[in-house]
Amino acid sequence: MPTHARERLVKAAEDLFFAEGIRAVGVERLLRASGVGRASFYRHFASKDDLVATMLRGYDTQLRAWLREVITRADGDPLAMFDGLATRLSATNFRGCASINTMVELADPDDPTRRIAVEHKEAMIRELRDLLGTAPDDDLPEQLLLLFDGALVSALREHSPAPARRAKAVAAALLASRPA
Amino acid sequence: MPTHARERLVKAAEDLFFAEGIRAVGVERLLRASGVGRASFYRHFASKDDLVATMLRGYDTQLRAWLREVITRADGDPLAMFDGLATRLSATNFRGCASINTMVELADPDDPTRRIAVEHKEAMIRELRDLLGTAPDDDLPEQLLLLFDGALVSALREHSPAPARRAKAVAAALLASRPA
DNA sequence: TCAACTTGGTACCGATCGGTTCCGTTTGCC
DNA sequence: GGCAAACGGAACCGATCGGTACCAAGTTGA
Repeated sequence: MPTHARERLVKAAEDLFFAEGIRAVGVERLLRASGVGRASFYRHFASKDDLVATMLRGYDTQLRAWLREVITRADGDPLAMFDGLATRLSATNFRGCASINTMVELADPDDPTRRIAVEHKEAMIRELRDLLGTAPDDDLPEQLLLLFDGALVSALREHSPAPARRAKAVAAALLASRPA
Repeated sequence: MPTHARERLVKAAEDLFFAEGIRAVGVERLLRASGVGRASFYRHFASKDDLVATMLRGYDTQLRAWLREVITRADGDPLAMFDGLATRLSATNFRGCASINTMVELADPDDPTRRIAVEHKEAMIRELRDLLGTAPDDDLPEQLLLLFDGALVSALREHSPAPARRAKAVAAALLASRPA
């Protein structure tokens, strides 16, 4: 596979959009970073927005698989997600959450790209509910994701894994307060 | 007030930047929304970024006063901040947190405007520590702000005050788990 | 070897970006 | 009433935005 312009574009999109934001990165930057010609870009993607959507779908797939893996490996202990989060926050290129960033950057609620970001979070909640076997009327998955998102946003400011530790401590108190 | 171009610009900035994002709103939009002439804009502000910074400083002042007021009125009960948050989330024009949104949109850690957004959150933590009389080595203020930010981000997706209720329940479990 | 296809490079498009300059009018103050 | 300051409107600047068209070089399988 010598060329594969499409994959290189997606990779550059993941790096640049995540690092600097969607609106901050122009098509020109993507082309230079990926080494792809301008024409090839529009042969593979209908628009810049199409590339953003593709990147977000990949983010959704990867993060949901990560969540499943980290909780399953801990025999269903939801606290494990915060240990795994600490690792993610320690990445040198950490820049928050692609889904949250997109919801902030694309304000229009009807924007189909924003909708992908919203649906990712909803899917994460469903994933948690499934993994933990939570009752349908139990808010635990929403509360855990609230802690998860809170830690992500805090880390965006602190640039350290400390928020994951804090969120875990809060989650532990929450779980301990619930009837066995 | 027939003139007062500066105040009208700040007001328009609060509305538009908050509703659609900093990068999404051009100077032209600000001029039309405020009725201010282009030249007057640059008589009062050195740049668009200067207006953003001014708007953020106002947001910081307002939100810190709000936090003080809502907790003081509840005789120092930190849970009151989540009741107040529910009201804020119910605003029809709610679009998250100006500070978080700025940190997402302006990625460069050395950007002075981004720094204002970061310092706002740090000031909120100090405010909480002061209001609650928390010990310096106690993470409670950071944990409460993590819940606060988590609720703000969740509401950005749900467009309902429910996240504030959820964050309050988690905060109650956290406070109950602490030694009296 | 030769055709079918994909590639990167470049010139170009209209639109919009943030910012500067000039001009004529309106405003508040004495 | 007069004067200086503050004002709104518009023309204009270079740069960049997302997107299109065309071209030459390189890759592929038969």
